[in-house]
Amino acid sequence: MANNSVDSAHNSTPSDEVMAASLVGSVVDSIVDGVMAGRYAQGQRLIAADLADEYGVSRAPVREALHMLAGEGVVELIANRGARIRKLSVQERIEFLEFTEAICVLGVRLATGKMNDPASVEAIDKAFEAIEESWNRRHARDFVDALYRYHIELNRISGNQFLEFFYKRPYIRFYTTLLADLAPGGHWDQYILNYRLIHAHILSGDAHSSVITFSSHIRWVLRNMRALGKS
Amino acid sequence: MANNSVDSAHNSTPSDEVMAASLVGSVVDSIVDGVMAGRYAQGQRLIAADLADEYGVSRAPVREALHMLAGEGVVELIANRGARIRKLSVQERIEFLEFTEAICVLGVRLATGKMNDPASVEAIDKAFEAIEESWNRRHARDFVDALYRYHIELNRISGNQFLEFFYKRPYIRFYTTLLADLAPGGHWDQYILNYRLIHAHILSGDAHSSVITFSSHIRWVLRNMRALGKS
DNA sequence: CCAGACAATTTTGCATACAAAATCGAATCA
DNA sequence: TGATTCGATTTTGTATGCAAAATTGTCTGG
Repeated sequence: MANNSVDSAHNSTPSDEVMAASLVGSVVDSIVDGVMAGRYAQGQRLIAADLADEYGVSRAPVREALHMLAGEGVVELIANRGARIRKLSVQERIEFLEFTEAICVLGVRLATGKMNDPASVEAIDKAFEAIEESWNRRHARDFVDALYRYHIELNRISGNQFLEFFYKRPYIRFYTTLLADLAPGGHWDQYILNYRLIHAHILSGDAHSSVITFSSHIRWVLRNMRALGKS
Repeated sequence: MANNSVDSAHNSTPSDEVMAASLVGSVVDSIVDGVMAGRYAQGQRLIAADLADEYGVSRAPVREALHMLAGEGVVELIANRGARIRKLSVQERIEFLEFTEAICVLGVRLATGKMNDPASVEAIDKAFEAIEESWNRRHARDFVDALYRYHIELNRISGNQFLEFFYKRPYIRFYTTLLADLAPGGHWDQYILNYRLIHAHILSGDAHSSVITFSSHIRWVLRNMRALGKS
Protein backbone atom coordinates (compact mmCIF):
# COMPACT_ATOMS: atom_id res chain seq x y z
CA MET A 1 0.00 0.00 0.00
CA ALA A 2 2.74 2.44 0.89
CA ASN A 3 3.74 4.56 -2.05
CA ASN A 4 6.87 6.47 -1.32
CA SER A 5 7.60 8.50 -4.40
CA VAL A 6 7.84 12.15 -3.62
CA ASP A 7 8.49 14.61 -6.38
CA SER A 8 10.62 17.57 -5.57
CA ALA A 9 11.20 20.76 -3.67
CA HIS A 10 8.17 22.69 -2.52
CA ASN A 11 8.86 26.20 -1.38
CA SER A 12 5.28 26.84 -0.44
CA THR A 13 3.40 26.77 2.80
CA PRO A 14 1.63 23.47 3.31
CA SER A 15 -1.63 25.28 2.81
CA ASP A 16 -0.58 26.69 -0.55
CA GLU A 17 -0.47 23.22 -1.97
CA VAL A 18 -4.14 22.69 -1.46
CA MET A 19 -5.08 26.25 -2.31
CA ALA A 20 -5.11 26.31 -6.05
CA ALA A 21 -7.95 24.04 -7.01
CA SER A 22 -10.01 22.90 -4.07
CA LEU A 23 -12.87 24.52 -2.26
CA VAL A 24 -11.05 23.97 1.02
CA GLY A 25 -8.24 26.13 -0.27
CA SER A 26 -10.49 28.94 -1.34
CA VAL A 27 -12.30 28.90 1.98
CA VAL A 28 -8.99 29.02 3.84
CA ASP A 29 -7.91 31.97 1.70
CA SER A 30 -11.18 33.76 2.22
CA ILE A 31 -11.07 33.37 5.96
CA VAL A 32 -7.46 34.47 6.18
CA ASP A 33 -8.20 37.46 3.98
CA GLY A 34 -11.19 38.25 6.13
CA VAL A 35 -9.08 38.18 9.26
CA MET A 36 -6.38 40.36 7.70
CA ALA A 37 -8.92 42.85 6.44
CA GLY A 38 -10.48 43.02 9.88
CA ARG A 39 -13.78 41.55 8.73
CA TYR A 40 -13.51 38.90 11.42
CA ALA A 41 -12.76 40.11 14.91
CA GLN A 42 -10.47 38.35 17.34
CA GLY A 43 -12.42 35.84 19.37
CA GLN A 44 -15.31 35.91 16.94
CA ARG A 45 -17.14 32.68 16.55
CA LEU A 46 -17.16 31.14 13.07
CA ILE A 47 -20.26 29.11 12.33
CA ALA A 48 -19.63 26.47 9.72
CA ALA A 49 -23.09 26.67 8.17
CA ASP A 50 -22.88 30.46 7.82
CA LEU A 51 -19.51 30.28 6.12
CA ALA A 52 -20.81 27.51 3.87
CA ASP A 53 -23.70 29.70 2.77
CA GLU A 54 -21.47 32.72 2.38
CA TYR A 55 -19.04 30.92 0.11
CA GLY A 56 -21.68 28.82 -1.60
CA VAL A 57 -20.29 25.44 -0.58
CA SER A 58 -21.31 22.71 1.81
CA ARG A 59 -20.15 22.40 5.37
CA ALA A 60 -17.65 19.62 4.67
CA PRO A 61 -14.98 21.74 2.97
CA VAL A 62 -15.64 24.57 5.42
CA ARG A 63 -14.98 22.28 8.34
CA GLU A 64 -11.81 21.03 6.69
CA ALA A 65 -10.68 24.59 6.14
CA LEU A 66 -11.35 25.40 9.79
CA HIS A 67 -9.31 22.42 10.90
CA MET A 68 -6.49 23.49 8.65
CA LEU A 69 -6.57 26.98 10.12
CA ALA A 70 -6.71 25.48 13.58
CA GLY A 71 -3.53 23.62 12.74
CA GLU A 72 -2.04 26.92 11.66
CA GLY A 73 -3.13 28.59 14.86
CA VAL A 74 -5.37 31.18 13.26
CA VAL A 75 -8.55 29.72 14.65
CA GLU A 76 -9.18 27.94 17.88
CA LEU A 77 -11.31 24.80 17.89
CA ILE A 78 -13.11 23.78 21.03
CA ALA A 79 -14.81 20.42 21.21
CA ASN A 80 -18.53 20.64 20.48
CA ARG A 81 -18.30 24.41 20.47
CA GLY A 82 -16.86 25.08 17.06
CA ALA A 83 -14.31 27.56 15.85
CA ARG A 84 -13.26 31.03 16.90
CA ILE A 85 -10.72 33.43 15.57
CA ARG A 86 -7.80 33.16 17.93
CA LYS A 87 -7.51 36.03 20.34
CA LEU A 88 -4.25 37.47 21.58
CA SER A 89 -3.91 39.61 24.67
CA VAL A 90 -1.51 42.56 24.72
CA GLN A 91 0.89 40.47 26.78
CA GLU A 92 0.73 37.70 24.20
CA ARG A 93 1.40 40.14 21.40
CA ILE A 94 4.45 41.38 23.24
CA GLU A 95 5.67 37.83 23.70
CA PHE A 96 4.99 37.17 20.06
CA LEU A 97 7.22 40.04 19.02
CA GLU A 98 9.94 38.86 21.38
CA PHE A 99 9.62 35.45 19.77
CA THR A 100 9.65 36.63 16.17
CA GLU A 101 12.68 38.75 16.87
CA ALA A 102 14.61 35.53 17.35
CA ILE A 103 13.60 34.34 13.92
CA CYS A 104 14.01 37.63 12.12
CA VAL A 105 17.51 38.02 13.51
CA LEU A 106 18.51 34.89 11.64
CA GLY A 107 16.99 36.29 8.47
CA VAL A 108 18.78 39.60 8.94
CA ARG A 109 22.06 37.86 9.54
CA LEU A 110 21.90 35.46 6.62
CA ALA A 111 20.46 38.00 4.18
CA THR A 112 23.10 40.59 5.04
CA GLY A 113 25.71 38.06 3.98
CA LYS A 114 24.13 37.93 0.53
CA MET A 115 24.24 41.61 -0.29
CA ASN A 116 27.05 41.06 -2.77
CA ASP A 117 24.32 39.86 -5.14
CA PRO A 118 22.83 42.92 -6.95
CA ALA A 119 19.48 41.18 -7.37
CA SER A 120 19.18 40.86 -3.60
CA VAL A 121 20.05 44.51 -3.12
CA GLU A 122 17.44 45.54 -5.64
CA ALA A 123 14.76 43.33 -4.05
CA ILE A 124 15.39 44.57 -0.54
CA ASP A 125 15.59 48.18 -1.68
CA LYS A 126 12.20 47.82 -3.26
CA ALA A 127 10.75 46.36 -0.07
CA PHE A 128 12.24 49.23 1.87
CA GLU A 129 10.62 51.78 -0.42
CA ALA A 130 7.24 50.30 0.49
CA ILE A 131 8.07 50.95 4.13
CA GLU A 132 8.87 54.59 3.41
CA GLU A 133 5.74 54.95 1.34
CA SER A 134 3.38 53.62 4.00
CA TRP A 135 5.22 55.67 6.61
CA ASN A 136 4.51 58.81 4.57
CA ARG A 137 0.83 57.98 4.79
CA ARG A 138 1.11 57.20 8.52
CA HIS A 139 -1.09 54.15 8.00
CA ALA A 140 -0.32 51.78 10.90
CA ARG A 141 -1.61 48.60 9.34
CA ASP A 142 0.06 49.19 5.99
CA PHE A 143 3.24 50.16 7.76
CA VAL A 144 3.35 46.96 9.77
CA ASP A 145 2.45 45.06 6.63
CA ALA A 146 5.35 46.67 4.75
CA LEU A 147 7.70 45.79 7.59
CA TYR A 148 6.39 42.26 7.44
CA ARG A 149 7.05 42.10 3.71
CA TYR A 150 10.51 43.52 4.20
CA HIS A 151 11.31 40.61 6.48
CA ILE A 152 9.68 38.17 4.09
CA GLU A 153 12.13 39.44 1.53
CA LEU A 154 15.07 39.11 3.90
CA ASN A 155 14.03 35.59 4.72
CA ARG A 156 13.72 34.73 1.07
CA ILE A 157 17.16 36.15 0.36
CA SER A 158 18.58 34.24 3.32
CA GLY A 159 18.14 31.00 1.41
CA ASN A 160 16.93 29.10 4.47
CA GLN A 161 13.71 27.46 3.36
CA PHE A 162 12.35 27.22 6.87
CA LEU A 163 12.73 30.87 7.54
CA GLU A 164 10.63 31.55 4.48
CA PHE A 165 8.25 28.70 5.12
CA PHE A 166 7.64 29.72 8.68
CA TYR A 167 7.38 33.45 8.27
CA LYS A 168 4.83 33.24 5.48
CA ARG A 169 2.43 31.10 7.41
CA PRO A 170 -1.05 32.50 7.96
CA TYR A 171 -0.76 32.61 11.71
CA ILE A 172 2.37 34.69 11.56
CA ARG A 173 0.65 37.09 9.18
CA PHE A 174 -2.32 37.11 11.48
CA TYR A 175 -0.38 37.76 14.66
CA THR A 176 1.79 40.32 12.92
CA THR A 177 -1.28 42.19 11.82
CA LEU A 178 -2.35 42.46 15.42
CA LEU A 179 0.86 44.33 16.20
CA ALA A 180 -0.40 47.26 14.14
CA ASP A 181 -2.58 48.25 17.09
CA LEU A 182 0.45 48.64 19.30
CA ALA A 183 3.69 48.84 17.46
CA PRO A 184 4.11 52.18 15.67
CA GLY A 185 1.96 53.91 18.24
CA GLY A 186 3.05 57.50 18.72
CA HIS A 187 6.60 56.79 17.64
CA TRP A 188 6.46 57.16 13.88
CA ASP A 189 9.62 59.22 13.54
CA GLN A 190 11.84 57.00 15.64
CA TYR A 191 10.41 53.94 13.94
CA ILE A 192 11.41 54.99 10.45
CA LEU A 193 14.78 56.23 11.62
CA ASN A 194 15.47 52.84 13.12
CA TYR A 195 14.52 51.04 9.96
CA ARG A 196 16.59 53.36 7.79
CA LEU A 197 19.52 52.45 9.97
CA ILE A 198 18.74 48.74 9.84
CA HIS A 199 18.41 48.89 6.09
CA ALA A 200 21.71 50.75 5.71
CA HIS A 201 23.51 48.19 7.86
CA ILE A 202 22.04 45.32 5.86
CA LEU A 203 23.16 46.93 2.61
CA SER A 204 26.63 47.43 4.04
CA GLY A 205 26.99 43.66 4.19
CA ASP A 206 28.17 43.63 7.80
CA ALA A 207 26.03 40.90 9.36
CA HIS A 208 27.08 41.58 12.92
CA SER A 209 26.15 45.25 12.93
CA SER A 210 22.89 44.48 11.11
CA VAL A 211 21.87 42.08 13.84
CA ILE A 212 22.84 44.50 16.59
CA THR A 213 20.91 47.33 15.00
CA PHE A 214 17.87 45.21 14.40
CA SER A 215 17.86 43.71 17.87
CA SER A 216 18.11 47.04 19.59
CA HIS A 217 15.25 48.32 17.48
CA ILE A 218 13.07 45.41 18.58
CA ARG A 219 14.03 45.96 22.19
CA TRP A 220 12.99 49.58 21.81
CA VAL A 221 9.64 48.50 20.38
CA LEU A 222 9.15 46.05 23.22
CA ARG A 223 9.82 48.79 25.77
CA ASN A 224 7.20 50.96 24.09
CA MET A 225 4.70 48.16 24.00
CA ARG A 226 5.23 47.29 27.63
CA ALA A 227 4.74 50.94 28.56
CA LEU A 228 1.54 51.06 26.51
CA GLY A 229 0.34 47.81 28.01
CA LYS A 230 0.64 49.25 31.50
CA SER A 231 -1.20 52.48 30.84
CA MET B 1 -23.56 37.38 16.16
CA ALA B 2 -20.01 38.01 17.36
CA ASN B 3 -19.44 36.46 20.73
CA ASN B 4 -16.15 37.58 22.11
CA SER B 5 -15.82 35.86 25.45
CA VAL B 6 -12.63 33.87 25.54
CA ASP B 7 -11.84 32.10 28.72
CA SER B 8 -8.27 32.11 29.84
CA ALA B 9 -4.72 31.02 29.32
CA HIS B 10 -4.23 28.01 27.13
CA ASN B 11 -0.73 26.69 27.22
CA SER B 12 -1.55 23.99 24.74
CA THR B 13 -1.00 23.52 21.05
CA PRO B 14 -4.02 24.48 19.01
CA SER B 15 -4.62 20.83 18.35
CA ASP B 16 -4.75 19.95 22.03
CA GLU B 17 -7.96 21.84 22.37
CA VAL B 18 -9.79 19.51 20.07
CA MET B 19 -7.95 16.43 21.22
CA ALA B 20 -9.71 15.41 24.35
CA ALA B 21 -13.12 14.34 23.20
CA SER B 22 -13.46 14.28 19.46
CA LEU B 23 -12.65 11.63 16.92
CA VAL B 24 -10.66 14.18 14.94
CA GLY B 25 -8.46 14.67 17.95
CA SER B 26 -7.83 11.00 18.46
CA VAL B 27 -7.00 10.51 14.79
CA VAL B 28 -4.56 13.44 14.91
CA ASP B 29 -2.93 11.92 17.97
CA SER B 30 -2.71 8.49 16.39
CA ILE B 31 -1.12 9.81 13.23
CA VAL B 32 1.41 11.93 15.10
CA ASP B 33 2.25 8.98 17.33
CA GLY B 34 2.59 6.81 14.26
CA VAL B 35 5.02 9.24 12.71
CA MET B 36 7.05 9.54 15.91
CA ALA B 37 7.18 5.78 16.32
CA GLY B 38 8.28 5.40 12.73
CA ARG B 39 5.16 3.49 11.71
CA TYR B 40 4.61 5.98 8.92
CA ALA B 41 7.55 6.68 6.69
CA GLN B 42 8.42 10.08 5.28
CA GLY B 43 6.66 10.61 2.00
CA GLN B 44 4.26 7.78 2.67
CA ARG B 45 0.83 8.26 1.27
CA LEU B 46 -2.03 8.32 3.77
CA ILE B 47 -5.29 7.03 2.35
CA ALA B 48 -8.27 8.43 4.15
CA ALA B 49 -10.40 5.31 3.79
CA ASP B 50 -7.65 3.09 5.17
CA LEU B 51 -7.12 5.30 8.18
CA ALA B 52 -10.87 5.43 8.69
CA ASP B 53 -11.05 1.63 8.77
CA GLU B 54 -8.00 1.39 10.96
CA TYR B 55 -9.41 3.74 13.58
CA GLY B 56 -12.98 2.58 13.14
CA VAL B 57 -14.40 5.95 12.10
CA SER B 58 -15.72 7.46 8.89
CA ARG B 59 -13.67 9.44 6.43
CA ALA B 60 -15.01 12.80 7.54
CA PRO B 61 -13.08 13.07 10.82
CA VAL B 62 -10.05 11.50 9.19
CA ARG B 63 -10.04 14.15 6.48
CA GLU B 64 -10.44 16.86 9.08
CA ALA B 65 -7.52 15.42 11.02
CA LEU B 66 -5.41 15.36 7.86
CA HIS B 67 -6.21 19.00 7.18
CA MET B 68 -5.27 19.89 10.71
CA LEU B 69 -1.96 18.09 10.36
CA ALA B 70 -1.44 19.79 7.02
CA GLY B 71 -1.85 23.10 8.82
CA GLU B 72 0.72 21.97 11.35
CA GLY B 73 3.07 20.91 8.60
CA VAL B 74 3.22 17.22 9.41
CA VAL B 75 1.44 16.10 6.29
CA GLU B 76 1.41 17.51 2.82
CA LEU B 77 -1.88 17.82 0.96
CA ILE B 78 -1.88 17.86 -2.80
CA ALA B 79 -5.06 18.66 -4.66
CA ASN B 80 -6.89 15.54 -5.80
CA ARG B 81 -3.99 13.40 -4.70
CA GLY B 82 -4.50 13.24 -0.99
CA ALA B 83 -2.10 13.36 1.90
CA ARG B 84 1.47 12.28 2.44
CA ILE B 85 3.75 12.40 5.40
CA ARG B 86 5.93 15.38 4.77
CA LYS B 87 9.40 14.50 3.61
CA LEU B 88 12.54 16.45 4.40
CA SER B 89 15.79 16.15 2.54
CA VAL B 90 19.07 16.22 4.45
CA GLN B 91 19.58 19.78 3.27
CA GLU B 92 16.17 20.73 4.60
CA ARG B 93 16.90 19.11 7.92
CA ILE B 94 20.09 21.13 8.15
CA GLU B 95 18.19 24.32 7.43
CA PHE B 96 15.58 23.28 9.94
CA LEU B 97 18.18 22.90 12.66
CA GLU B 98 19.68 26.26 11.74
CA PHE B 99 16.21 27.70 12.07
CA THR B 100 15.31 26.06 15.37
CA GLU B 101 18.60 27.22 16.82
CA ALA B 102 17.24 30.73 16.57
CA ILE B 103 14.23 29.77 18.64
CA CYS B 104 16.06 27.65 21.16
CA VAL B 105 18.57 30.41 21.78
CA LEU B 106 15.78 32.62 23.02
CA GLY B 107 14.59 29.83 25.30
CA VAL B 108 18.09 29.28 26.64
CA ARG B 109 18.58 32.98 27.25
CA LEU B 110 15.27 33.60 29.00
CA ALA B 111 15.32 30.40 31.01
CA THR B 112 18.87 31.01 32.22
CA GLY B 113 17.64 34.26 33.69
CA LYS B 114 15.13 32.33 35.80
CA MET B 115 17.52 29.97 37.50
CA ASN B 116 17.16 31.83 40.77
CA ASP B 117 13.89 29.94 41.16
CA PRO B 118 14.60 26.52 42.77
CA ALA B 119 11.59 24.97 41.05
CA SER B 120 13.05 25.82 37.67
CA VAL B 121 16.40 24.36 38.63
CA GLU B 122 14.75 21.16 39.76
CA ALA B 123 12.68 20.87 36.58
CA ILE B 124 15.59 21.41 34.25
CA ASP B 125 17.82 19.09 36.24
CA LYS B 126 15.24 16.37 35.87
CA ALA B 127 15.05 16.94 32.12
CA PHE B 128 18.82 16.76 31.96
CA GLU B 129 18.86 13.43 33.77
CA ALA B 130 16.65 12.01 31.02
CA ILE B 131 19.29 13.09 28.52
CA GLU B 132 22.01 11.30 30.46
CA GLU B 133 19.84 8.23 30.81
CA SER B 134 19.08 7.90 27.11
CA TRP B 135 22.71 8.64 26.33
CA ASN B 136 23.74 5.69 28.51
CA ARG B 137 21.55 3.48 26.39
CA ARG B 138 22.94 5.02 23.16
CA HIS B 139 19.41 5.13 21.77
CA ALA B 140 19.45 7.84 19.10
CA ARG B 141 15.74 8.51 18.92
CA ASP B 142 15.26 8.57 22.68
CA PHE B 143 18.30 10.80 23.00
CA VAL B 144 16.96 13.33 20.51
CA ASP B 145 13.60 13.08 22.20
CA ALA B 146 15.18 13.81 25.59
CA LEU B 147 16.99 16.81 24.10
CA TYR B 148 13.70 17.95 22.65
CA ARG B 149 12.04 17.67 26.05
CA TYR B 150 14.92 19.51 27.67
CA HIS B 151 14.24 22.45 25.38
CA ILE B 152 10.52 22.14 25.95
CA GLU B 153 11.31 22.57 29.61
CA LEU B 154 13.58 25.56 28.96
CA ASN B 155 10.87 27.15 26.87
CA ARG B 156 8.29 26.57 29.56
CA ILE B 157 10.56 28.12 32.16
CA SER B 158 11.24 31.07 29.87
CA GLY B 159 7.69 32.25 30.38
CA ASN B 160 7.22 33.20 26.74
CA GLN B 161 4.03 31.49 25.66
CA PHE B 162 4.99 31.49 22.02
CA LEU B 163 8.23 29.73 22.60
CA GLU B 164 6.31 27.01 24.33
CA PHE B 165 3.39 27.05 21.94
CA PHE B 166 5.55 26.89 18.89
CA TYR B 167 8.09 24.39 20.07
CA LYS B 168 5.47 21.87 21.11
CA ARG B 169 3.81 21.85 17.73
CA PRO B 170 3.62 18.50 16.03
CA TYR B 171 5.70 19.55 13.12
CA ILE B 172 8.57 20.50 15.33
CA ARG B 173 8.26 17.20 17.11
CA PHE B 174 8.12 15.54 13.75
CA TYR B 175 11.16 17.23 12.30
CA THR B 176 13.06 16.82 15.52
CA THR B 177 12.52 13.10 15.29
CA LEU B 178 13.96 13.13 11.81
CA LEU B 179 17.14 14.58 13.22
CA ALA B 180 17.67 11.37 15.13
CA ASP B 181 18.86 9.87 11.86
CA LEU B 182 21.63 12.38 11.57
CA ALA B 183 22.42 14.20 14.73
CA PRO B 184 24.14 11.94 17.22
CA GLY B 185 25.77 9.90 14.49
CA GLY B 186 29.15 8.71 15.59
CA HIS B 187 29.60 11.61 18.00
CA TRP B 188 27.96 10.38 21.17
CA ASP B 189 30.74 11.42 23.49
CA GLN B 190 31.13 14.95 22.21
CA TYR B 191 27.37 15.37 22.18
CA ILE B 192 26.89 14.65 25.85
CA LEU B 193 29.95 16.68 26.80
CA ASN B 194 28.46 19.65 24.97
CA TYR B 195 25.14 19.30 26.72
CA ARG B 196 26.74 18.90 30.13
CA LEU B 197 28.48 22.17 29.45
CA ILE B 198 25.31 23.85 28.26
CA HIS B 199 23.42 22.61 31.28
CA ALA B 200 26.13 23.86 33.63
CA HIS B 201 26.08 27.30 32.04
CA ILE B 202 22.32 27.47 32.27
CA LEU B 203 22.42 26.56 35.94
CA SER B 204 25.06 29.23 36.54
CA GLY B 205 22.51 31.86 35.60
CA ASP B 206 24.77 33.60 33.12
CA ALA B 207 22.55 34.05 30.09
CA HIS B 208 25.28 35.29 27.80
CA SER B 209 27.57 32.34 28.29
CA SER B 210 24.64 29.90 28.04
CA VAL B 211 23.75 31.27 24.65
CA ILE B 212 27.34 31.15 23.43
CA THR B 213 27.77 27.58 24.60
CA PHE B 214 24.52 26.47 23.09
CA SER B 215 25.13 28.22 19.77
CA SER B 216 28.55 26.75 19.35
CA HIS B 217 27.12 23.31 20.05
CA ILE B 218 24.55 23.75 17.30
CA ARG B 219 27.19 24.97 14.92
CA TRP B 220 29.20 21.85 15.70
CA VAL B 221 26.13 19.69 14.97
CA LEU B 222 25.57 21.55 11.71
CA ARG B 223 29.16 20.92 10.65
CA ASN B 224 28.70 17.21 11.33
CA MET B 225 25.46 17.10 9.42
CA ARG B 226 26.96 18.87 6.44
CA ALA B 227 29.86 16.42 6.45
CA LEU B 228 27.46 13.50 6.61
CA GLY B 229 25.30 14.97 3.89
CA LYS B 230 28.29 15.12 1.55
CA SER B 231 29.53 11.57 2.12
C1' DC C 1 -36.27 42.64 39.53
C1' DC C 2 -33.20 38.68 39.36
C1' DA C 3 -31.70 33.64 39.46
C1' DG C 4 -32.53 29.30 37.87
C1' DA C 5 -35.06 25.62 35.23
C1' DC C 6 -36.68 23.99 30.99
C1' DA C 7 -38.12 23.65 26.24
C1' DA C 8 -37.23 25.24 21.38
C1' DT C 9 -33.70 26.21 18.28
C1' DT C 10 -29.23 26.26 16.60
C1' DT C 11 -24.94 24.18 15.81
C1' DT C 12 -21.73 20.71 15.94
C1' DG C 13 -19.77 16.06 14.92
C1' DC C 14 -19.92 12.13 12.40
C1' DA C 15 -21.63 8.92 8.79
C1' DT C 16 -22.97 8.09 4.22
C1' DA C 17 -23.60 8.83 -0.89
C1' DC C 18 -21.95 9.85 -5.27
C1' DA C 19 -19.50 12.18 -9.14
C1' DA C 20 -14.93 13.40 -10.80
C1' DA C 21 -10.15 12.64 -10.79
C1' DA C 22 -6.21 9.77 -10.29
C1' DT C 23 -4.10 5.28 -10.21
C1' DC C 24 -3.31 0.72 -11.60
C1' DG C 25 -2.91 -3.08 -14.77
C1' DA C 26 -3.62 -5.61 -18.74
C1' DA C 27 -3.59 -5.62 -23.52
C1' DT C 28 -1.58 -3.66 -27.63
C1' DC C 29 1.87 -2.11 -30.68
C1' DA C 30 6.52 -0.86 -32.08
C1' DT D 1 11.62 -6.14 -24.47
C1' DG D 2 9.73 -1.64 -23.54
C1' DA D 3 6.58 2.04 -24.10
C1' DT D 4 1.62 3.36 -24.67
C1' DT D 5 -3.17 3.28 -24.60
C1' DC D 6 -7.39 2.41 -22.46
C1' DG D 7 -10.67 0.49 -19.34
C1' DA D 8 -11.42 -1.10 -14.46
C1' DT D 9 -10.60 0.14 -9.83
C1' DT D 10 -9.32 3.06 -6.25
C1' DT D 11 -9.34 7.36 -4.09
C1' DT D 12 -10.52 11.92 -3.56
C1' DG D 13 -13.67 15.98 -3.02
C1' DT D 14 -18.04 17.57 -1.95
C1' DA D 15 -22.90 17.36 -0.57
C1' DT D 16 -26.40 15.74 2.47
C1' DG D 17 -28.65 13.56 6.55
C1' DC D 18 -29.18 12.86 11.34
C1' DA D 19 -28.26 12.36 16.36
C1' DA D 20 -26.12 14.62 20.25
C1' DA D 21 -24.50 18.68 22.37
C1' DA D 22 -24.73 23.53 23.15
C1' DT D 23 -27.13 27.86 22.97
C1' DT D 24 -30.96 30.81 23.37
C1' DG D 25 -35.10 32.60 25.12
C1' DT D 26 -39.00 32.17 28.04
C1' DC D 27 -41.18 31.14 32.05
C1' DT D 28 -41.45 30.45 36.93
C1' DG D 29 -40.60 31.22 41.85
C1' DG D 30 -38.44 33.95 45.09
